[in-house]
Amino acid sequence: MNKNKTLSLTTYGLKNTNQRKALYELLQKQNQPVKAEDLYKELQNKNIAISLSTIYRILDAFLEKGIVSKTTIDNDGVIYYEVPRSKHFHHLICLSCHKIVNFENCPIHDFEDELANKTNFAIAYHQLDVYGYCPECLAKMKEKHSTIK
Amino acid sequence: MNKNKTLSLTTYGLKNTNQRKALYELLQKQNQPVKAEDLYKELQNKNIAISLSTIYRILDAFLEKGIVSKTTIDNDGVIYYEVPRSKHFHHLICLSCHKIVNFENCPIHDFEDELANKTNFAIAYHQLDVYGYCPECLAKMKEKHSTIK
DNA sequence: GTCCTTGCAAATTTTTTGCATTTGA
DNA sequence: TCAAATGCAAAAAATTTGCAAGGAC
Repeated sequence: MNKNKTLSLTTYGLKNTNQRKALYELLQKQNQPVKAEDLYKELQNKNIAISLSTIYRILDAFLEKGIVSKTTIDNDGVIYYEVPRSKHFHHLICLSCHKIVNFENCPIHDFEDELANKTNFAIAYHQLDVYGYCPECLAKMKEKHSTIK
Repeated sequence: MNKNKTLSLTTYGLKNTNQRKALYELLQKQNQPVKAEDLYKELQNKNIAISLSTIYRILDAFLEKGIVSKTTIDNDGVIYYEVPRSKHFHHLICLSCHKIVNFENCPIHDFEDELANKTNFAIAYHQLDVYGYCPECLAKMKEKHSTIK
C-alpha cells in the first residue's frame, strides 16, 4: 500500500544496513531526546545486534545528513539525540535544584529566516535553553536571607 | 579609590579562598567561553597553585550562584564556561564542515520576560545555537549531485 | 575550633579509534 | 568486486569522587 514502509536511507546517500534501519526506526519512535546508551539498550532488548561504537558512528552519519539533531540537557556533557520536528521543546533549567521545565512556544522561527538570508546558511534546526532560579529555590534563598538578618 | 578592587566572593556566600579569587579574576578577563582545562593551564602559567578537580568544584559553585554560565559548542560534550554578559554571542554551526559563525543580535530578550512572568523563574541567561549547512558545503552538495546525474 | 575547601589519585562516564572482518550496491 | 560499514577491544577525553590535610572565619 505504501512504499514508505520500506524505508530508504539511500535517499540520503547512506547504505541501507540493518543497523541503520533499526536505529532510524527507533529514533523516529522517541518522543524525547535519548542518549547513545539508551538506544543501545533498547536495541539489545529487541535482540537486534549492534555495537555501541556503531551507534555512535551511525549517529554521526545521521547528524551530517540532518536526520537527527544533538542536544545537551543542562549542559552536563552528555549528548542527546532526536529527530528534529517542527513541534519541539526547549528547556528552562533551575541553577539551584536543576529542575527542568519544558516550554513549547519557540520565539525564533522568524529570526531563523532572517539569519538564513543574512548568512546564506540553510538552517536545519536550533537549540535554545534558558537558565534561572525556580520559584521554590527563590523562596528558599529569601528565607535563608531573612533568618540571617 | 575603588573598593571593588578587593573583590568579595562572600557577597555570594562563598569563602574567599585564593583559588576562588584567582579563578574568578581569570574568568572575568576571558572574552570567549573557556574549558576547565584552559583555565587550569592559564593558572599554571601564572604559577598559581590549583588542581583541576578544584577548578571543577569551584566552577560548580560559581554556576549555582549564577556567577558563570556553561555552554557547549557544537554539542561535542565539552563544557565551556563564561561570565554572562548582556552583550553575548550565539553560534551558527555547519552540520557538514562544523564551521562556527558567531552572531550577536539575540532575538529572545523580550521572550525571556514573558517566560519569567509565565513560570515565575528568575531568569539569568540562555543558550541559543542554530544548525544548518554553510554556503560552501551547500555548493559542494549541489555539485556532487549534478555530477551523478 | 569548626566546617568548608583543597589536593591527589583513583574511578567513572562518555566517546573515539585501529584493525580485522563482513556486507550492501 | 570493493569501498563502505561493523564489531571488538583498547584508548582517549572529560569529569567526579573519597579521603586526608589545610585554611577561612
